[in-house]
Amino acid sequence: MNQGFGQFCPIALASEVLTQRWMLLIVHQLLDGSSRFNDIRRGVPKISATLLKQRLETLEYAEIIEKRASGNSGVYEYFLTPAGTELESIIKGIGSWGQRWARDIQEEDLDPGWLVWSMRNRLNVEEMPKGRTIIQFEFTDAKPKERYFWLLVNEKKVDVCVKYPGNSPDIKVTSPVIVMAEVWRGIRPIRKAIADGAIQLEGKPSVCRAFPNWLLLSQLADIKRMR
Amino acid sequence: MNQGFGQFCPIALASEVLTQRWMLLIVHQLLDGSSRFNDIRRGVPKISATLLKQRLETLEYAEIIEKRASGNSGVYEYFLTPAGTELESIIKGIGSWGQRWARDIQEEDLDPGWLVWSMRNRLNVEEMPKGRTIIQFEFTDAKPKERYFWLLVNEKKVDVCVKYPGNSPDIKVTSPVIVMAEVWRGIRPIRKAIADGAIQLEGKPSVCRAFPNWLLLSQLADIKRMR
DNA sequence: CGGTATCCCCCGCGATACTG
DNA sequence: CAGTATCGCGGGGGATACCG
Repeated sequence: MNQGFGQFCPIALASEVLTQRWMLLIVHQLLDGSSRFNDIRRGVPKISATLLKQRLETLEYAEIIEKRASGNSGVYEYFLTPAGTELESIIKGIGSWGQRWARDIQEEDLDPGWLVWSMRNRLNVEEMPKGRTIIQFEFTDAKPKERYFWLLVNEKKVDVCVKYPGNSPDIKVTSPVIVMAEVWRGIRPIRKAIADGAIQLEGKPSVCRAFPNWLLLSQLADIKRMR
Repeated sequence: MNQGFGQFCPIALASEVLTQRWMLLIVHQLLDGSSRFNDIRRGVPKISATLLKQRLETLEYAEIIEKRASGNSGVYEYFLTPAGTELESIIKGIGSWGQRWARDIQEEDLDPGWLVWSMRNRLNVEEMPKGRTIIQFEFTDAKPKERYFWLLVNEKKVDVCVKYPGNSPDIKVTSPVIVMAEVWRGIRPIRKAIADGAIQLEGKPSVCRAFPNWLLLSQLADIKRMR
């Protein structure tokens, strides 16, 4: 059932693969630089491992990605083929369209883990202090297990922690998820949210002043929302 | 289940609507100028009426299309909103990608009715004789009910007939479906197919000579296939 | 022409547990 | 880390018949 639209229109043939559930999000992760199974998964946290594997196989069969052994320890990586790379403009187009016209964010979309993982790739490490910096996020309205996250920046490399990393943060950022989500999407200016008290910062004044410059926000944040 | 990917990434939000089964094909028909229910359906023949109505409602709710009464006799038309119009570049992109990289055509994709309906919109009426012209297609390997089609061109307007229109055709075009499909997609040059005998023409020599210029082929026919 | 109304099957997908 | 294995359900959607 899922396969085939009974016509040979190129849009239909492409849709067979591309419009399968989760497919665009997976390709997006690959375009964004993820290549390992669990990295892809962290960018698409609500997919099950089983289904992700299935989708990757479908993409491989469609020659959109290639699986390669990385080292010899059973570690694999997935890379886009030329056909896959050519999906970039389409995915970007859909992202832009979504930013402009898609429905508003609802409660059930607010996954704080995904938010923090997205920030990981868009941290302005050049502007950050040399040596190690720890940013703590506290989402006041999240479930206990999704309440705290830490971004560890070290030598321009960024890691996400879901457990207290053992060293006290340089800055603590506290807000409801929706506020950081809207900031991330470019709908809400971060400095205003801080001034409002919607986002609370705790740390050395110099660090708190610098913090808004550390977040580069979503790549789509500059695109004007139309609805 | 079908709704929601549990994240507020604009790609995910857009996907909720756009990657539903049939959705891109429906929007494509609207972009192509269809506005009435049964016209859309002829461009997406394998969808059921029930499902098409559901999809149109979803598109309306997402503010991608608008339904308007046409006249007052229970005739309705569907039009793209600005949000819908902005999908054009995405759909075109997917079409181009499909032409370049999607899988090859299989038996089950070969719907002759869809092929003829597609030709209707891409007939070079400027190059055709004044007055009425009737083109008959015979697909030698099609089921009895899908064996014959006629394109009636009159004063630069084109109609599709599935029954003998009562007047003898100016030209009869006979071939297997796959041959016309490949010609339509730009994979196979029409003049070569005629010279080979894969397509057989019957009619006045002057009409047979002119015929290859009448078909404009798919809009994507010029895009180079890569696999 | 432009839909409704049902009926029902099947399989996509989520959930959970387990493994080399 | 990168998957497998299994199970069960929900509902998407195909088929068919009917309607104003």
